[in-house]
This record gives sequence, C-alpha cells and structure tokens, in this order.
Amino acid sequence: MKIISFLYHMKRHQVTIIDIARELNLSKSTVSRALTGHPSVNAATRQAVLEFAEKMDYQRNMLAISLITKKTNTIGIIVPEFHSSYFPKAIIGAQEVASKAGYNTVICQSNETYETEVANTKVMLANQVDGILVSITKETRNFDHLKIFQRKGIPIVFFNRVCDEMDVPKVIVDDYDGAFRAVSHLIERGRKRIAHLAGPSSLKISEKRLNGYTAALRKNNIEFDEELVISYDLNVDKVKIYVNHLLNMDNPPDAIFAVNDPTAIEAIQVIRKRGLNVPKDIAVVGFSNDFASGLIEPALTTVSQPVKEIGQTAAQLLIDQINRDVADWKTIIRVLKTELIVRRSS
Amino acid sequence: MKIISFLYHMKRHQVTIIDIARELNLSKSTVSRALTGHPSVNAATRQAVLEFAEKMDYQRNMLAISLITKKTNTIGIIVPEFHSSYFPKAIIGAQEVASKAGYNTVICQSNETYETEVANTKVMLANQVDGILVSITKETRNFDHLKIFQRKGIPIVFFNRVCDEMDVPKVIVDDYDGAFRAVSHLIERGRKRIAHLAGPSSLKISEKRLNGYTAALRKNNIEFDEELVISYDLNVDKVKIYVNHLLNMDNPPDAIFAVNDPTAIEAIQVIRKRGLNVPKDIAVVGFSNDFASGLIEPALTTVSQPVKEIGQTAAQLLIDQINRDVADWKTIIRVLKTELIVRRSS
DNA sequence: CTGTTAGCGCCTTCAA
DNA sequence: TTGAAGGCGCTAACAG
Repeated sequence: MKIISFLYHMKRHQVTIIDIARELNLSKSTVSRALTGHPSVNAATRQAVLEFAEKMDYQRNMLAISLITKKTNTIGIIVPEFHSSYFPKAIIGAQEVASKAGYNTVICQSNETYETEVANTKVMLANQVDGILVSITKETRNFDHLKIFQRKGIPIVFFNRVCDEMDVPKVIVDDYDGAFRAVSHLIERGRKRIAHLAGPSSLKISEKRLNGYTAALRKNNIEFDEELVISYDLNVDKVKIYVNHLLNMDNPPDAIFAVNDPTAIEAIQVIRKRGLNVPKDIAVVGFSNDFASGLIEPALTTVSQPVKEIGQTAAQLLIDQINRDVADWKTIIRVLKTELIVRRSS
Repeated sequence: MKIISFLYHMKRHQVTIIDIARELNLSKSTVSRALTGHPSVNAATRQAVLEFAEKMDYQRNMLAISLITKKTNTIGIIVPEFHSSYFPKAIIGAQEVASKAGYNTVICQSNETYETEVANTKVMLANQVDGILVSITKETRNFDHLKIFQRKGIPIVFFNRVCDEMDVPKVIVDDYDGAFRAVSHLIERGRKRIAHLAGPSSLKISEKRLNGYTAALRKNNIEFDEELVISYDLNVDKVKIYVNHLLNMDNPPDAIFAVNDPTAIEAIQVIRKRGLNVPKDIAVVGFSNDFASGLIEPALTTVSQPVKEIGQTAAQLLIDQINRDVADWKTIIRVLKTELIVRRSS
C-alpha cells in the first residue's frame, strides 16, 4: 500500500491493473476480468477489485485496449468552419447519436483550407478512429486523402459538402428543390430581375442551388441573365463589393437569392446602408435559417434545413457502416427536405 | 510483396513497421528510425523506407506510441454548450494555439448537465489526454471529477466558467468591471430603474456581474431594489416570463441589464412584441457581443469580450503547464479586459 | 549505421 | 474460478 500511494503521488503515474493485482495479491488476469465484468470471477474478489479501483481513481487505459481490440470507439468529424451555426448544430446531432451508441467524438475544423483538411485526416488515421464524418472545404478538389480511408476499410460518410467521386453514404438536403422554391417565391411576389450570390463552383451545393435558381427562372419564362449571377468564395467580407456592384448596374436587380444566410444578412446590411428598403426596393432570400436570420431587420426569408437531423442521420449511417463488413458497405444517399420560411425580407 | 498487397486489401489491415521491414529486408528498429527521422540511418535505406511507407499509406499508430511515451499530444476541451457563438469561437482560438504547439484537440460538450460533464472527464481520462481546458456547466457544484486530474498530475485550466475551489490557472474577463460599466452607461443615459436578468448563482460570472451591477447603482446613489433582480437558469425560453413580469410591475424598470446576449436579444423581442420601444421605453444592454447582437433591431449595446483570445490564452497556459513539472505548476489567473460597445438599444 | 531485447497496459487464449 | 504466457504496434536502451 505504501508503494502504491507513493507512486500515486508521483508525476502522472497511472494506476494500472498491476498495481491493483499487487495490492490485492491477485493475478493481472483476474483483476482484468473483474474490471471488465467477466462472469467467471469470485464475487468477493470482484467486489474487492472494484472497490480498490474506485478508491484509486483507476481508469482503464483505452490506448492499450484499442491497441489490442483494434477499435477505438471513436469517430472523427471534420468540418470546414465554426462561424455559422450550421456545423455546431450538426455536430450536436451527430454527437447525440454517437454517444448513445458508445462512441466518442473527435472534432477537427479544417478552416476551409485543403491543407488543414489533409492534416486533419492524418490525425484521424493516426488516432485510429473507427470512422469519419466529413464536410469538405470549399478548396477541396483532390480526394486522395479521403480515399485512403476507403482503402483502409475505415467507413466514411459525407454530409452537407459531399464528394461526388466517392461511392460512400452521403447526407444532404435537396438543395436544388430548396433553391427552386425560394426563387419561385420571389417570382410569385412579382420580382423579375433576381440576382444570385452563388457559392464557389467547387461545391456541389453551390451548383445545385444555382441549378434550382435557373430552373425556377426558366419555368416562369424569365430570361437568365448571367450578369446577375455572381459566384464567390463565401468570404463574407466580399459581399459588400458584389452587392454594390449589383445595385450600381443600369438595370439593377429587384431581388437577391443568396447561397446562404450569412451572405444574405450581409447583403441586407449593405443594401440598408445605401438607404434602400428591404424588401420594397430589393427583396432578399437566404439559405439555411441560421440563428441570426430571424432576428435581423427585416427578418430574413430563408430555406431552412433540418441541421441537427442531418448530423444525426450522418452519424447513424456511419455507425451502421462501422458495424458492417466492408463487403456489405452501402452507398446510401439520404436526401432530407428543406422548408421555405417566409419572413419580411421578401 | 504479394503477401502485403493481400493483407492490404483485407478488412482494416493496418500497414505496420513489420510489414515494411519484411518487404525491405530490414529490422523493425531501422524502419522505425527511418520513419521518425532519426539521423543514424543510411540515406538510401531511409529513402527506400519512406517511399515504401508513402506508397502503402503507412500511418504511425499513435495509440502504440502514446502507450510507450505516455504522451498523447492531445488536449481535451469541455464546454457546456454550442448554442451561442461564444464557445465555438473560444475553441477556434484554443485549437489555433494547440495545433501550432503540435497538439490535437478532443472536444466534448456537456450540454449544461453535470452528469454529462462527469462522463466527459472519464472519456478524457481514458483517452489519456495530456491536459484539459474546462468551462463548467451551470449545474456543477461538486468538483471531484475535475480534482482527479490534479491528483493524477494532468494539468487543467479553466476559462469563462471557472471553479473557485481549485488552485489551477484560469482565464476570465473582468466581469465585475464590464457589468459596472454597462450599468453606469445606462445611468448616464438617465435610467433610474435598472433591472438585472442575472445568471444562476452557482456561476461565478453571474455573481460578479451582479456585483458590478449593484456597485454601479451604489456609486450613483440609486437604491438597490431586489425586485428588479431576477436570477435564472439561462434557459432562454423563460426570459419571456421574466420580462413580462418586469413590465407588468406597478413601477416597471426603464432599463434591463442582461447577463448575456441571448437573454438580452430575447428580452428585446418580448418588449417589442408588447408594442414598446427600445430604447425609448426601456433600454437593454447585454454581455458578450454575440454575432447576432449587431444585427438585431435595434442593435444591441453590449459588453464585448475577446473570446478568441480567451481560448488562445487558456490553451497557452495549459501547454505551459504540460511542459512544466507538477511541482512547478503555476496558478495564474489571467483577467482579460472587456469593452463596452454602445449601439442603439440604450 | 543496424540488429536485438524488453517492455508500455491490457486482453485473450490455454492450462490448471 | 484463477494463473501464466503471448502479443497488439511501437520505441528505447543496449549491443554490435
């Protein structure tokens, strides 16, 4: 006992099974069995082990266990950013499902940078995660770093920002449909010249929202004017330039459909700063129903996504995949529904 | 080669040093040295090893390494929630510093629940993090689960929501001063009956902001009216009840100082819904300068905190602590400055 | 410069 | 019901 309490106060000494075995005069294996709830162990022995372990704040070293079992019960999540409320919310959903299934979560944010994303995948690999949930950066065009997971037999599930060239499960919303309905709504409200502040073409979601936009115009016999479509890198600081450019046109738009809410919100600020009225002079519609969009003046009309559900679904698909044999991997694509929330900005 | 490529395509086979050694006819240790950049290795040998490793997507197994070195190069972060922009921002700051210092980050959110927080600490312990950054839940009154870290020699640093009974580094802002200035500002603007929607008394920050509030009243010879102070559990849904209660008083307040921005924002919504004008009928001031506070109508006057810097400072203190001997642990308390941002709500 | 040996903390046969 | 032995993937002495 003296030895143990001594060690116990040394720098970072871990109480190990050996310590307990020594103290209780048992073999390591017996202690291990008692600790893991193995049935074939004497009740009194188990009791003693458990009590002493508790008293010593013994914690099983998952590193050692994982080394043996080749399972860490950890899933990795890689997201591009934390600025909007989207990814935090999705993560909450994913964590909920994961933790219920006994999985821990390691979160990395790639800061919208390809290099960081690659580094993040290395971290995940080195830490032997059992699977990863990924939403790619706007820069990511090469997917080798993600394909490694497939080759190694580590399941991967995409959500929101997905990769088209990989045959793995994906969770998305119907971006095309959401955009289509948002733009149709503007047209119903009598808008004729609808601009679109689009996302970078590297992202599938930008492309789909753009397609929804053009489809809605076409269906309503409104001519597509490429001058009204500005695709940008989602760096919100630049919105000011684009909006001013649009407003300075000879024939300025009477509505803006923005690829996401931060863009729309920033657009509204710029428009109002010029003394124009939203929605009278120019209507604005966003995408995602961020927390702030209901609070700004005027409240933003937007396409809402079931963000938390996206996270939950993605985590569930991932865990299903983990519990399946590689040969049985499914490549389900789950498309969730969006909802148009009409507020005062349109 | 045949064997390896065979294994390589099996379910979850890890390419190991042994595989490389076998293939290249070298000893494990030589391969290991080449991989870790040890100088005493023949250039050609190293080259061959590195190339083959690359080709095989070899990733060092950090579990095994950590098991030996007793260092995971991972820090844990436990935060109570992800709803406001506060913690995501703080995490970004912390990750920045951590990753520059070569540390990975494991994030857990306790969902403002004591039990979850305890569970989170177990996870951190089991995964052998080198240190943790903690902001406690509003429920946490017992700190045994955190004291375990101290006893085990694992550094711990608190930020924002700190624990008073533990002698460890803490990063906070001057809540007292921030509140004092916010309330003084309201008084300067001619407000006489200033209500305070306070946080739960279990949190130090609530207490300090309350103290700042009373001090400002006292200094300006305004009598403290306990009816005007409502302390609540930060569940924003309840703000409506409290604000309505205040407004229904015989002698209603002419200003509200809210413990944080979500509370203030919700208060403004409630006030306006009753047809009252902010700030004419009643002024509102918040705390934290959340993203949304600049966007709402009217824009919220608030006390801004250097959130990202808080995260950075906390991570830096933690890493310093990790690199120090237990005997040398410092218990620095870093108090960062706040800034009053006057906008239209006051 | 390279190989050998002995573990890290734990689980899992196999034997008793 | 318990113990002994072997090994997960890797590093760290200690020898050549």
